[in-house]
Amino acid sequence: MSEKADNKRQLIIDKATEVFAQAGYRDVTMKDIVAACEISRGGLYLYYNSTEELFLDVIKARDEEEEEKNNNIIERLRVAGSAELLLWFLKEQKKEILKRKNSLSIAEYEYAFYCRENLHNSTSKQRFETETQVLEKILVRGNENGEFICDNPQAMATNMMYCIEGMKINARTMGISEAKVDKELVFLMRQFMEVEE
Amino acid sequence: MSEKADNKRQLIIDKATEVFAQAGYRDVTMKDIVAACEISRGGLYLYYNSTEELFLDVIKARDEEEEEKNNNIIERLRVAGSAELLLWFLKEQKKEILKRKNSLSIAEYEYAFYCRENLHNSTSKQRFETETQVLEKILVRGNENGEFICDNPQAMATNMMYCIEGMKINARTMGISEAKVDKELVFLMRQFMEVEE
Amino acid sequence: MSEKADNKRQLIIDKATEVFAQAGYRDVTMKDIVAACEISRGGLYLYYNSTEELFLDVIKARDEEEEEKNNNIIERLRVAGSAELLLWFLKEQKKEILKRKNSLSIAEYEYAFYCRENLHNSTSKQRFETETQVLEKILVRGNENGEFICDNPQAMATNMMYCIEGMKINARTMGISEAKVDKELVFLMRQFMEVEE
Amino acid sequence: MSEKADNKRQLIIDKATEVFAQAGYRDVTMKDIVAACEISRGGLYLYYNSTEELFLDVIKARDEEEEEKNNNIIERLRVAGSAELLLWFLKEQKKEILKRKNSLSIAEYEYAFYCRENLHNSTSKQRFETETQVLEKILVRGNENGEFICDNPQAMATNMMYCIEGMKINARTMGISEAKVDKELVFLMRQFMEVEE
DNA sequence: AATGAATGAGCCTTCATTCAT
DNA sequence: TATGAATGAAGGCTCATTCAT
Repeated sequence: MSEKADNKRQLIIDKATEVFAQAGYRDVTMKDIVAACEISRGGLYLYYNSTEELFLDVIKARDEEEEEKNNNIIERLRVAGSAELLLWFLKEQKKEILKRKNSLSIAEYEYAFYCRENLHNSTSKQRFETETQVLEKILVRGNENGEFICDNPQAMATNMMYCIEGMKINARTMGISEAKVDKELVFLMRQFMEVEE
Repeated sequence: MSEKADNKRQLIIDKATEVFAQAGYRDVTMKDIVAACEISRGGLYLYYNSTEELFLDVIKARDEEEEEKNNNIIERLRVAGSAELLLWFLKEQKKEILKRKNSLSIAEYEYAFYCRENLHNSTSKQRFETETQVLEKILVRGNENGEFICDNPQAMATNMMYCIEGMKINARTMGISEAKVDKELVFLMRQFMEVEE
Repeated sequence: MSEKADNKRQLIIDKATEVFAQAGYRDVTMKDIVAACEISRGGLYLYYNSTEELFLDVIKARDEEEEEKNNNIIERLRVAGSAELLLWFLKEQKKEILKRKNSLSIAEYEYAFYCRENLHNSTSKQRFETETQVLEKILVRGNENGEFICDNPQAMATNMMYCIEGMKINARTMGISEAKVDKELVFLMRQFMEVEE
Repeated sequence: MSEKADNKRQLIIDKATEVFAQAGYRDVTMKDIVAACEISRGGLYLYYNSTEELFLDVIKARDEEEEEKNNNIIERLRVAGSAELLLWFLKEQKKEILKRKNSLSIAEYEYAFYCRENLHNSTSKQRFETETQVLEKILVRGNENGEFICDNPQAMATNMMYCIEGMKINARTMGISEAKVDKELVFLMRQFMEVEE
């Protein structure tokens, strides 16, 4: 029955997500997945023939969740204040920046390096661009209703996303304190709105 | 003989640098190093007991070069214009952002992920902070001599470095066009100086 | 229901025959059989517990067909000319020699090697001896009606069959041209009859 | 040192020859070879990357021995009687036919089937043709010195070799008694010389 | 009867590391 | 010092066979 197989597949994706979030991409072996899923070696191969195949499905599942989240934000733009939404957006980003364990980001970076000859397959690009657009929409809306003053929302959004990406990678390669993240986010916001310390 | 050993060690570092720059950290095996150095398997082990040990020396050598470069910039601050130096600094960063092959950066990221439990060993932190300080000095000097108008040079420098770091990692995980880098750098500079398109 | 089961069994044998004829014995897995029969893995096991068991049934079915064929020849000996029948017999052998694909012979050889400790199970022996006897009968009859001149039909038949067997195996291990087969068959026939080139 | 490596390689070939002679081609795993050579798994891979590679070297070594043997026969043709040499040749063939264990022939057949798409790589062809030529030379010489009476030595040699090949394969797939081999060899010889029972 | 998911034994291959020379 | 053959642990993968449904 296909439904049963789908359930199993979902179980594998869930468990594998934990494994990848905890151990990154390069260190994960089929054995690790098998142990996490409590299935047999051969059983796993019924669904996925390599960690790569499985990882891509893990990312796909994560992206689908993210998409929904982003759609929700845009939806809320109609009724909620831009500043409020911006704060929420940045709080989410901050969480992701500081969440060093249990995040797929390291695995994603590692996978990208692993495939560095084929960046067109990038699993990250879509996500980055979507988030940039969401942020831009918030800025545009804020401009319209006078909450923000921002000449070039697109450039501003891009700039902010690069900063955030920079903090994210730094958090994972050299560590970053929560205070520094806060300071930087305030710096960014001050460019187009008033922020009280 | 110590001198001879040092020469050998230097040769290994040089060849290994090429290997790591080309292949990253995770994919490099002792075999690759041995092949590049035209040395015997056992011979390499006389100097380094693992790729990790060797990689740390590679990074150390790279950092020493970088330090000299940075000292030069600070030296030149006394006589050269700040804008001129800033442009030179950013040009160097741009080069590094776009240089996807033959850069140790991917190896460094991969190594950081590999050691993610021990970020205090971070090979990257020192470099990031030093560069931030150099940039800050340039901004301070530019403020003093009226070339720039920048309230908070430290925050500005930090912000710029995060952006640059963000572009660097994006270049390696999803690709980035030269045009986008230029646009972003101009955006950054406009915050404290006049830039003609 | 027994009839239904027999039909299924026959279907499996037919499909498996194609698989073995195409791929030999050693390379065939249960998966291949299952795929060819469009049956479930477990379903196949209801009928056959191993490829070996199935293969033996395939051979049995093939042998039953062959037996009928041979009986037909002997039947025709009463009315047809010996030379004519001999030519037909050799033509069949030639076809088999040259038919490299879609012949069970490779599978049969492989199976024999696989069971080389138990040659008493030989699937091939019966077939070889029966064909030898058929050939001998043709020669005897030809002697009787003056078409052939052959001192020792039994030895002659055996000799011819060894030759044919030699060509068959050579065709499969090193290749043989049709011309060579023809030449050899003519050589054999000349020992007891007149053959025009 | 290359000499040492050559010795090792020779050791591996010797041991592997025994393994292939005993177990054929298809059943032999790297593990078997490793066990026979009393070396480590990784150690074997230093010399051979697959059973196939190793097998081809085993056959090559065997062929070199055979070539020497054949050259010796041709050498002896100048001084020895043809009948004597023929008897020796056939005795050797008889030995090979009956030697079911410790012969590479089954492995060779199995390998040929395994590579049945690429018969041009055949390891057997050269051997078969060389032996046919040797036999032909014996027949020609026997004709010249009046020991044999044989119209077409080439066709006769080919015919004999097919018979021998047929007996060889039959010996391995269905068994053959020594008496039958003797009877057949006598049958063959009677076609061009007098043979006492 | 029939299904096909699940199991686990077993083979293949690579690589860091050791060690006799 | 320097060599490179040798080791064996570890991961990848396949397949005959079983079993709950």
